Formats: sequence, structure tokens, C-alpha cells
Amino acid sequence: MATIKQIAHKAGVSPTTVSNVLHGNTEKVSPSTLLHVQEILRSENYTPNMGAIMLARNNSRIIGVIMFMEPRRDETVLEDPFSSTIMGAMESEIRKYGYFMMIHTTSDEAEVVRLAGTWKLDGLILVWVPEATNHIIRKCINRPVVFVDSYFDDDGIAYHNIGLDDERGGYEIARYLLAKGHRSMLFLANDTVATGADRARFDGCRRAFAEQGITLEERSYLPVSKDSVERIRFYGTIADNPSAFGTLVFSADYYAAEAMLFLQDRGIRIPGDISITGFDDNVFSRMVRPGLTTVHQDVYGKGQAAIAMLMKLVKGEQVPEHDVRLPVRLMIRDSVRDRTAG
Amino acid sequence: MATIKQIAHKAGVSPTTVSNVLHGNTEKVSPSTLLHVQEILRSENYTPNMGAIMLARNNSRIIGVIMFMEPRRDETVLEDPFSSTIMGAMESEIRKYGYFMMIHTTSDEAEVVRLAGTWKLDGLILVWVPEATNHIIRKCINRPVVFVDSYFDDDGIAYHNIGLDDERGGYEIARYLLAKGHRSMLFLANDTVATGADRARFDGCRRAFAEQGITLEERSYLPVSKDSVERIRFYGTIADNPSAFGTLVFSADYYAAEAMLFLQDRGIRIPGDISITGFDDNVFSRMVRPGLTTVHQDVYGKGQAAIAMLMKLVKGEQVPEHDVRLPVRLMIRDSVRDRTAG
DNA sequence: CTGTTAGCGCATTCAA
DNA sequence: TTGAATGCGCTAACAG
Repeated sequence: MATIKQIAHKAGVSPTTVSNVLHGNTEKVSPSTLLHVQEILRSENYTPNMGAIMLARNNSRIIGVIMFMEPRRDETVLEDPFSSTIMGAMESEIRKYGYFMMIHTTSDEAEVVRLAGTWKLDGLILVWVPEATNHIIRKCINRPVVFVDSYFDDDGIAYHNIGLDDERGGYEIARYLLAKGHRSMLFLANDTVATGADRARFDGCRRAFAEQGITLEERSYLPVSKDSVERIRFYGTIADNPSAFGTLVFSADYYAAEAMLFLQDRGIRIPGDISITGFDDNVFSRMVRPGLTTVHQDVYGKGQAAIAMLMKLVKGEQVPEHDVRLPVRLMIRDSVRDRTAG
Repeated sequence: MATIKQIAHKAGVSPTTVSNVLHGNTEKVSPSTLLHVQEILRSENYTPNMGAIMLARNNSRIIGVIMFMEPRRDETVLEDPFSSTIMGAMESEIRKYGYFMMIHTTSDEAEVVRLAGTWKLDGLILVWVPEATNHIIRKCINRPVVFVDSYFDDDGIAYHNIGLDDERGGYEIARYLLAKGHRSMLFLANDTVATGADRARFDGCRRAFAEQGITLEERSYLPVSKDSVERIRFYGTIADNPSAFGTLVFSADYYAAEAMLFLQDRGIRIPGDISITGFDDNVFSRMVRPGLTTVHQDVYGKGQAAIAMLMKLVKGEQVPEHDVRLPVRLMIRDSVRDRTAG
């Protein structure tokens, strides 16, 4: 672990000169010393000490990526390709920019604030922030923050957020259902409370139904349990009386696929007896038969967009776009019955 | 951002005393000052500066988690629940131990060495290290390293590795096939080169077949392409002549499920026309019909075990177990035809 | 173009 | 039981 001082000594120059070489301040160094120092740097295998840099510069080149989710071991979250895809995208982008990625899972905003201070984080990505906590976080962290898939109270503060056109997604899927002659639906939500993305998607469904003069009641919003046993029990009640529930509009492909398999195993035909749709267009929607009609989102692109926006902020650039909503695309497969035919 | 000096000033004591309070050196501080300093610490919202700590102590409380994989965007890798599950497990464990997790993807050993030095990493987790590079890494990093799912040349050096009893997995699945009257198989490998986990699994199959007096030739080992188009083309050749390939023993549930769906879409019955097995027992093996017979591994437990071992090493404890092989378990579902019946 | 120097915040040794 | 002093490696302002 050679230090700048040692390099300077070996090269017969001052630490400042070495530092200038290191930082590409070539106009401050004569070509000959530049080459000489670079040579020593290489031969001595100089490695910067980030502790010292952090102390001297009061930043770290670390991007903190905070996932707001239940701290408990949750199979459905861990097996969801969303997290691995967006993490992979972010890691790759952060690395390209020459930064480092620190990952942390929490649901405690104070912890986030502490983390940012302790590590002098250059920027933060906050994924799935509950509405209630985002003020405090934003107020206490004087570093660039980009939210991902987070929704906010309208308090006039402009948050940088990379989200999805959830409302549009709900609208598209509902309009498709209506076009296929469906007149009632049950929205199976990921979140217990009707807020954020789920709320927007449901609102989109409502809008489409309203356009046809149909009112979608609030009780058509039903959260799916995080507990697989409870979930299976619920699918059971559907299996017992498939026609009572209307079309099943899931807010996640994972649950849609799970339900589809359960119902099929119980002898119920999809879409003959009941129609099902998903949301995400991930691997699960392609791994069931019939293929799941769903709403596509580009998760990898979402990760890239979040880091790109954060990097602009880190570099002090102005970023006028605040709440970016990535587009959705209806993916029509075969899980919805055409009720208009015949 | 209150510093120790400021706290000391406010409390009317010296920085040393504050430091002692911070580190729980209570025997060196009188009860009254202890309480007093703690009070100030709280009210001033003291946050340690990791840069300073790194500089002073020459370590960082950061665990570096390095994934050795292709730097390119690879759908099959990103959508594989393995990475998200093991990451989730590790993040959770690292956090419990009071450490921080830095994630990095690379296939360049020098980069790993640099990272360890630059960040004074307290320990490293190296996932999927290719055989060729592990010497250099081990030699150049004088910090605890735990490998995950890595295989080594037998050079007498004892590496700390958390792996899987891959050989046993291959053996179990092959023995099951033999018991069901199967007499030939094709091993569909994840890696292009027959090494590491794939090699061990294939060797396990070989052993089971050898026990029945059947020799499994090297050409029964066939790597599956990472390119989905090529993969589909390959599945096509199977569909054209299903009986020519024998039983399909995949080294990953993902590919097994993908192949199963493709073949079924082409009208081939599983397991009637062709039998298929997987490896991992992840969500995909449960999301296909018939359910995929496969080999179970506890990925979450693997992550936990890796961090537990690393933490022992970080704390200077001796860890006699070196190459830990987590157990496998045969998961019998319905993708293998019983050829003994009738 | 090059060198000197003063911190950054903390741990730690030694002195009181 | 408490305090003063030193140094970790680097940056940046300043002096030459």
C-alpha cells in the first residue's frame, strides 16, 4: 500500500505533484515529471486510501442504494426479479460512472440519514419509500436523492423520482378488459394500504370503467396477503366459486401466475372459467400457460434512468424533470377471455 | 454533523473521554460523566465519520461482495432468483453484524485487489470465482475472504468456501432416473467449460450410471447457450426428434422450465414424450406443469453461512472447516416418466 | 512548474 | 479518571 508521500519520495518530487498527476492536472506538471511519476505510480502499484480522501474532501464516491422493505425474510420479495434486475442495472451504471455502491435495507428513515452522514454518501437512491417518511428524509439529507417507485403527498416540494406511468398501466389493462366484454373486475393489490403505485393502477382501472359508465367501487380493491398460506387460502375461495369474482386484475405477475397455477390445479380453466391479468411483464408472465396478459415495464431501464438522474445531480447539474414516469405497454397474451365473440 | 471535539467541548470534557464513552470503555469513565456525555451525544445527534475512522484504524467495517459474472446485460442472470436471494440474505446478515455491504460486479481479479485496498475492506465475499483467478486474489488480499460456489485447483491451499454438494445432487438425480428405468441422459450445463459445479454435478450423474454399469460419455455434457435465440434453436432440434436425446438433465431450473414450455408449446408431452429434470428447486420449478423434479438447495442459508463464516474470520477466530458443502435434497415432482411401470 | 503546510475527525499512547 | 499530543493519507491553498 504505497502512499502519495512514498511515491513522491521515490520520484524525487513533492506530494502535490503526485497529487496533480493523479488528478490529471497535467497543465501543472511538466511532461517529463508527469511520465516519471506515472511510471513510479504504476511500478509501486499505488492504491488510493478512500478513508483519507473522505476525510479531506468530505465525500466518498459512494452511492447508497436503500431498499425500503420489510426486514423479514420474504420469499416473494427475494424471488421477484424486480430487485435483482434493478440492482444489477444500478450496480452496472454506478460502476461505469466510477462510483461505488453500498446497499442497505431498512424501513427506518433515521437510519438512512445516519448512513448518509456517516459515509458522506455522494448520492442516494431510495426505492419504495412509503409516503409517510419521505419528508423527513428529504429534509435531513443535504445530498442528492433520487427516489424510485415512490409516491408523495403533494406538499409542493419537487422530489426527483423515477417511477412508472402506473395510472396508465391500470387504464390500459382495464380498457382492454372492457373491449373484450368484461364488465367487472377485482383489483388484487400488492400493498395493504391503497396508496402509491397500487392506488394509481387502480385509479387507472376506474377511469377506464368510468368511461364506459361503470363505477368501480372501493371494495374492488383487495390487497393480496404477503403470507403464502393466507394467499393460498384466498385462491381457494376463488376456486370454490370462480364466477363470483369477475376478472382478476393482479398488480404483480408473480401473484397472478401463482393464482393461475393454483386455479388450474383445481381444474379451473383460464381464461375459460376466469380471466386473469398481471403487471410487470416479467419472466413469470411468460412462464405460465396460457401466457399472461400484463403490463410491461422496463425495470433495467428504470435502474439506469435513476442513476443517470442521480449522477447529474451529483455533478451539480440542474435536473428540471422531477417525477419521471416511464411508459408502460400492454402485453396481450392469452389469459383473458373474449366475451364479445359469439 | 457534530464531531467528537465539538461534543467534548459541549460536555466540558476531552475528546478522549468522549471516545471512551463511544466505545463503551465505561471502566475508564466515571458514571456521572458517562451519563452526561451520552446525553450530549444524543442531543447533538453525533454521527461518526467513517473516513476518519478508516484513516485512524485502517479498516472500514465494509464487507465487499463481489459477483464474478459477465459485465454484459444478461437477462437470464438478472432474472435468476439466485442472485437476489443470496444478496438479500447477505445484506441482512451483514447489517445484523453492524457492518456495511459494498457490491461490485467484475471478472477482473486486479480490480478486486484494488477495491480491497482502496476501501480497507474488512472482508470479502467472492461469488462464482473462476478457477483460474482464485490464486492471485487470495495471494494479494491480506484480508479474510470467503468464496461462494467456487471451485479450486488442488494446490494445497485451504480456501474458505461455501458451496453445495453438487456431486451428490447429480448423483441423486441420476439415481432417481435410473430407478425410474431411464438408461440414457443428456446433461445440459450452465457453463461452457465443464468445470466447477457443472463438472461435479455431471460427475455425480456418471457415478450413479456407473453403479448400474452404464458409462456416461463426455459428449453427454452439453453446455446451454447464454444466448436465448440460440437456446430456442437448440430446443427446436430436440422438439424435432424428442426420442433421440434421452432424458434431459438441466443444471438450472430456469433453463429446464424454459425448455419444458418450449417443447410443450410444440405439442410434446412432458414426461410422456420426454423427461426433464432441473437443479436449484427455485420458483421456476414450481411454476411449470407438470412440476419439475429437481435438486433443492437452500440459497438463503448459503448466504447466511457465508457471512457467518466471514465474520468469524474477521474477528480473528479460527475456522477449521474450509470447503463447506451444503446438503442437497432431491425434490420429486412430475416431470420424469416412470419407465418401469407396465 | 514545484514544494510547503495546515487541516479533515478519530484512535491511541502517554502523561497527569 | 481525565487530558494532551501525535499521526493516519490526502487535498487544497498558498508560497516560491
